[in-house]
Amino acid sequence: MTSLFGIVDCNNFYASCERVFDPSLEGKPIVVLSNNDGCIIARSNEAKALGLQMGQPLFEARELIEQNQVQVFSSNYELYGDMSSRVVETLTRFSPNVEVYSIDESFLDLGDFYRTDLNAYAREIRDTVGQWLGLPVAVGVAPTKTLAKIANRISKKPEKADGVLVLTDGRHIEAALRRTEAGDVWGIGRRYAKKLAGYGVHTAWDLRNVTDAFAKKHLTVVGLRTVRELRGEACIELETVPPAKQNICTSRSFGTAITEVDGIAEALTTHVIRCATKLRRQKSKAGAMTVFAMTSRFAQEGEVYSNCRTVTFDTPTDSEPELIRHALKALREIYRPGFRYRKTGLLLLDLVPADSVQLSLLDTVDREKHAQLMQTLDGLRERFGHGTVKYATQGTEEKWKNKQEKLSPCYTTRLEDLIRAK
DNA sequence: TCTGGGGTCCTAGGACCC
DNA sequence: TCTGGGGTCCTAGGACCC
Repeated sequence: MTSLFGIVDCNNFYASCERVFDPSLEGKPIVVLSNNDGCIIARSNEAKALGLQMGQPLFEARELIEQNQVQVFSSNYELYGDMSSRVVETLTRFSPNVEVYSIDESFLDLGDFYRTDLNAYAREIRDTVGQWLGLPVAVGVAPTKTLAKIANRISKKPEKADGVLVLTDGRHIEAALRRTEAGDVWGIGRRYAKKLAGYGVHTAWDLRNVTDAFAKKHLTVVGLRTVRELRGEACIELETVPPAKQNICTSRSFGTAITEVDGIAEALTTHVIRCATKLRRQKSKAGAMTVFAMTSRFAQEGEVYSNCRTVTFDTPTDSEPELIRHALKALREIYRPGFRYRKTGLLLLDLVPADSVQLSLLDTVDREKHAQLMQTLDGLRERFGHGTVKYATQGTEEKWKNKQEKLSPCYTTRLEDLIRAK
């Protein structure tokens, strides 16, 4: 049986989301900034054409932005997340099996659709999302996920630009691989691209034609899978149920530098709560935690400091009071006065299913009581919002908070932000 | 002065055991 | 000059993705 995959990818997703609710932005250059309004992380086509780069620091791009009246937005994940789930909802009408790959990309299993007019079907997907949500998408279809990604990529090229490409014919696949650089193949990053170039492997077609032994030696078994996928052999399956995460991490840069341990503790406490909430949502408990704090990577020599501490728990836990206590203790151990801290955060590790936790006889924590408290807090936050209930160590000033000076309204998730029609 | 955040998988090498 | 051999577990580091 031959496999067939579709990938649907929202073009310039964050920028396009901003545009949906403000049509006056149509045709104008837009950029969306990273968490701390630090870097450019999304650009409309017009912004790309101006030469604004992905990951470029805002201060570097300021002149170009002002000269061209580029519209600038802080990232609004509440809005993008909600728009993303609406896209996925729409896609489930086109295939019974959808894998949500990232906030703006989904794979579709089209295994049973070989007999239909695939081009027409792909166009219908594109047009439906466009009509229902106002978001431009590109659709690639091919026998493997890696080839589908290539089809998707080419479908967005200016000379094609209609956002649909089906690659099922061998000659079309060869032509597509010949015009794709090896470094643009899904799974081949900058390091591997450079390494491959040293061996004369420049295009996806070259890569398709290396021996298995070469692929395994230089790119590990992961790269070998990529090579096989380029040959049309499906090695990467559709994952319709996301596997439980093995680590959960929450960290943020501060809006301004912090020197005192208490200020860092306020931020860390808030991160612990976010992280523990994610943990409980996937019904896991953590057996260990790593806490870290650091100055800017770009600080002058002698002013750079970064440290972490890992704590192992006797009994895996998802309780906030317990996690906060451990986190703050670890923070005080790694804190060194005299540095300008820019970032703190934590990782929860050794995750196990919540219902499989072995209780220890020597346990001093009343786990039943903690579980009830967490359930109550989760319920309150769900109904009234994240900041409803706070711990004392979170403080009230939130001096560490991100800059988010250009935040757009949460059009789809907050009643008070609902768009108004005149 | 200003520089994102959150993940995965694989491999090599050391520690330890019999 | 020779200096056992093989297995397991853990960790750090390197690669990748969005």
